[in-house]
Amino acid sequence: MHGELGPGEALTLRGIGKTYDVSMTPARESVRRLVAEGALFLSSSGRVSTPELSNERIEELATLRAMLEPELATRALPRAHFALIERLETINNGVSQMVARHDASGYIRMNLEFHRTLYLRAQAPAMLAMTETVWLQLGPTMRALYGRLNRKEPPYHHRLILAALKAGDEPGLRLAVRTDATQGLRMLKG
Amino acid sequence: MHGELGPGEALTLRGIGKTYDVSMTPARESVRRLVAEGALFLSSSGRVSTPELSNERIEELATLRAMLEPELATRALPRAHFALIERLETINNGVSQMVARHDASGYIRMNLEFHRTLYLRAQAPAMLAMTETVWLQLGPTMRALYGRLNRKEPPYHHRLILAALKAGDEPGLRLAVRTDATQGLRMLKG
DNA sequence: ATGATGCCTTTGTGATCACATCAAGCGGAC
DNA sequence: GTCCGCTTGATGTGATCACAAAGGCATCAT
Repeated sequence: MHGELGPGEALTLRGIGKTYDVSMTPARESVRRLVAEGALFLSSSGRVSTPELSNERIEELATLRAMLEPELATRALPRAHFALIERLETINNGVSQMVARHDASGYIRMNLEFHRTLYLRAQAPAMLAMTETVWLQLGPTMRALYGRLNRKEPPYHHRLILAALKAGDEPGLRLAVRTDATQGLRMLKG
Repeated sequence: MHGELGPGEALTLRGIGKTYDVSMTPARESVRRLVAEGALFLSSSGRVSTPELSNERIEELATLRAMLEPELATRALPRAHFALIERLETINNGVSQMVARHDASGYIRMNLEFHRTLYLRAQAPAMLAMTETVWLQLGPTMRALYGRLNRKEPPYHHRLILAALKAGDEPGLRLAVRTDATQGLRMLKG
């Protein structure tokens, strides 16, 4: 999810087991779970690797983010008090730090933590789980994206989200969230 | 998914293995996958059972269906030629038969096949997979629902969907799909 | 130099086992 | 009669093993 692995990287059960000092059995269970969630690709011969997403697949996942995340933000809006907004601003500073030190994986992690912190207020665990599944599928691809364009600007859309939260502006919030979720992926196409 | 198991039914790895004549290992992998997809509930002690969904959870899943399925239908609409509509009508007759013979599980199966056949035309595998994950989570609950109210009328909203498909009416299609997906679940609340 | 072919290492699969833990049922005490 | 505690059977977990298949590499022929 955090882009620690790039697209198309191969994994072996014995290798995973050795990394985490367990036997093949728990490694297999974890891998099968991640395959079920679409986070890993299982070849016909049983080999596992991180997925290499086609442009069509990326577009689909971007659409899913564009559908799910504004809904979560809307549900979180009436519960977003000052303490939460303050926490989001703190996380947002963390995002800026990661941008400054060119830490792609850290950037993704902080960026998703920003979104998750907001969405947790929506009190919608099934919807949040589904959203995180999408993030999981996009992890390796997002690494490739943010590694390619080494952005220097701090997150602009996050400020729009925070402003809309403070103003209680639901349409503005939905638009800001939707744009933030899809802007990066759009650059990956083509 | 098809409601062959009711909510809260317990399963054991050894029992599953015996049923399908395999050892515990494949049974465990399957169970873990279904748990990852939310189709089965894993207690803190490791026991597995079908989930008993709270009203809040049902509302969430209904909202997810209401967001995902109209989008899939919209994407399928331009590709929905006569042969597809004919096939949908055939499936719809099957739904009516299941209603007539009071076969709850068969009704759910045919109903979902109707939707899946349409959505396959959307050429959106990730979105369809996510939708089927929602169906999977709702399976046992839908059994309880359709078992409770023994409906006699054939599927009304399906006819609306077919009419909208024939007319190329996108707004009508979206509304019909959304209504069909959420109508049953709404009765379960309270 | 390039392509095919054969072997060998690596890898996933399913089964089985020992062990810790949990749940339910039985029995006894008040 | 009811409630508590213990015991026993059942269950999940993680490890290991035998096996089959797949992939990679070296060798050889053209």
